[in-house]
Amino acid sequence: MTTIYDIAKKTGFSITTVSRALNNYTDVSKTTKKIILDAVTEMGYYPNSSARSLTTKKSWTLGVIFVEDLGIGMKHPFFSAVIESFKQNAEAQGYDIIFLSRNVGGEEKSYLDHASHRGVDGIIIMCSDHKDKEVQQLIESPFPTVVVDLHSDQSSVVYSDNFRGSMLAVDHLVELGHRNIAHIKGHDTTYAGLERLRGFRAAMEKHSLSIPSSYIVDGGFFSVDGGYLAMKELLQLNEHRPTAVFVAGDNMALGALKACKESGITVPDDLSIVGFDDIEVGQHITPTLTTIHQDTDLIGKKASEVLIQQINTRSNEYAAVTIPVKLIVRESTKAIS
Amino acid sequence: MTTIYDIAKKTGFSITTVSRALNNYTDVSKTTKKIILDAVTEMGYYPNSSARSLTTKKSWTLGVIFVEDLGIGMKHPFFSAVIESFKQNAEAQGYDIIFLSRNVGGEEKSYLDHASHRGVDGIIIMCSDHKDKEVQQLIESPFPTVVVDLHSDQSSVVYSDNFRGSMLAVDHLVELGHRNIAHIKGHDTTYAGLERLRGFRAAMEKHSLSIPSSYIVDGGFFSVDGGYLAMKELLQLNEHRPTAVFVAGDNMALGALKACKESGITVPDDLSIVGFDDIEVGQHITPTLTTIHQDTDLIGKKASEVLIQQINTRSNEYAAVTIPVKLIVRESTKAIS
DNA sequence: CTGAAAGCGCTTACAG
DNA sequence: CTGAAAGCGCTTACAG
Repeated sequence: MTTIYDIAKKTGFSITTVSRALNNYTDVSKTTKKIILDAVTEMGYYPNSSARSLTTKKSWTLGVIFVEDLGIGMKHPFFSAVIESFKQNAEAQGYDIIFLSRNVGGEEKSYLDHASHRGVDGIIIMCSDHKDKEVQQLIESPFPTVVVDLHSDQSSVVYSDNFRGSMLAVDHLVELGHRNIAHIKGHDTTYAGLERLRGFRAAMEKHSLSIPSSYIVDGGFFSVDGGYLAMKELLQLNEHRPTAVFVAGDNMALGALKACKESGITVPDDLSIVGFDDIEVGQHITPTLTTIHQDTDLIGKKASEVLIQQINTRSNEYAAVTIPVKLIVRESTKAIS
Repeated sequence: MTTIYDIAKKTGFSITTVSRALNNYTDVSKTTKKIILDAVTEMGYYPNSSARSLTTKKSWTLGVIFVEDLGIGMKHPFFSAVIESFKQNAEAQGYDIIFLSRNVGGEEKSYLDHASHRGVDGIIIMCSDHKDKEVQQLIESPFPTVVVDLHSDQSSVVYSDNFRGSMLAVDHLVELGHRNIAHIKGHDTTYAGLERLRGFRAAMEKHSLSIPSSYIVDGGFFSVDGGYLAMKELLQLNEHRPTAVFVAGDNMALGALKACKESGITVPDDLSIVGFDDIEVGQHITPTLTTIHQDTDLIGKKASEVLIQQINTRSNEYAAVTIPVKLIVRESTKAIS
């Protein structure tokens, strides 16, 4: 491995000057700089990030927390899309991302341990459960953090306009003539679930529509199975079945669709369904899914901007960014006949 | 930030002894160890990974290369599933993963630059294009590497038994009475595409079935759109249309299904389709997709084992692990009538 | 069982 | 415009 000393020896300059040339200091003569840079290329020198981090206290590394309630981790379509965008933007700013976990080398560690050990410059938190203690601990720590899809007063936050998304969904359904609208909600410990439920209630009230208590069913943590089970429950309301269901997540909508299919209910002829997320699959299933689009690219981009900004300014001011959503009408909703 | 010096000062021992206690050296007295560990907990001390890496030349970091031919990165269902499993296993062994990219802070860098800069201990390469020069450069470098879904003589490799998968698919179709079987192949620069094609040809030959040249269509880089276009082409073979199509990837199969739907072809009544991968979506679409299951968990697990083994032994021997596949029969295939 | 000292590869005042 | 020196937080021979 070639070091800064090798370059110094080869070029005859001191390591101080080599370091300066490498870091684009202005007070290095053009000729010197060229000689050094040529040697760098020739010898295949790469600055050692550990040594640099040790002196500068900056790791150029961003921690990612992915709470895996569902055990699917990166397979989660929404979070993985956000992370991809976050990663691209962070990289463009020179940051690498590293996943923070609780299990390092078989030992139980906290996220804070892990983040401190690696000396990350900031952390993005993506998790559904806002009550997680470890996550809370991190938010309260001195690490700059940005939280996606969750609200906090002690951290910057970025999330979709969940409330408005629900309004859009209900408006669409009402426009199609539906009045008996049910809701499969996300779990109460999730911010997105809560907000979407709140939006649903507000929208129904706006249209002077009442909501029988049996019309709100818990679909859990946004999984296909959760949606399936919840829809089964709704389908048992024989006498007074809803004509439309607003499902708080596309994965759950997938499960709901499956339940309908099994019960011989045709969507959208017998029942209209609108989801939330706009995961890619929604375009490929039959019927294609009407849903609320979340702009994952923008969420990831904003999250990285907000976080890096916070790192650079070392400010204690937290940003709260709301990302607009939009309704995507496809085949799973239909005017009531 | 508390350091080893703070612990030393507080406990009255030297930093040498503190370091030893921290690293579970046996030659530290029980009492001493306890005193030190208690101080560690009390003061909230976390060893600094940069300092440690600098002295030990080991970063406990594994690089991940994700070539994004499709620009979807982590959203790729197959690779993201493999990576999730890889990550979990690597973490259990004490390694963190870091994504290697070509663009660091706006400057064009090679993967090798990035890997050298971060001093990763090993690298997992997941990319479809086996001709990529940068990837080739990495494989030839001294870094321990493991390659997924690609063959190389200069690196350990882990991949599904693609050849066998194609055999299973064709056998299944033949058993159902199909004789006119077409193939939507993956791009020729991809190892998986090539192997699956080879398996398809061998299987057809085994059954003494001929393959008209028009029956093999290039679906490109395993995207939904590529499959859609390829299927459109097959559907134009009016007179001599195949009764079944073996598609080299599930995403492409999704596109193929869409093309059929648009053209009024009912799957499986008019045409049987079998995919490859077993992505989760396949279970939720209509019809559900018959496919070849790839064991992404095992692929990721084996990849991490092979890589870590190579790191530990510093051997130059490369492992080649083939992961078994299996046929999953669902609704998209049917006996010919 | 414990400690003093050197060294890992860098950056950054300080001095000239 | 350039260099000598100190220091970042660890680990590891070496010595006792």
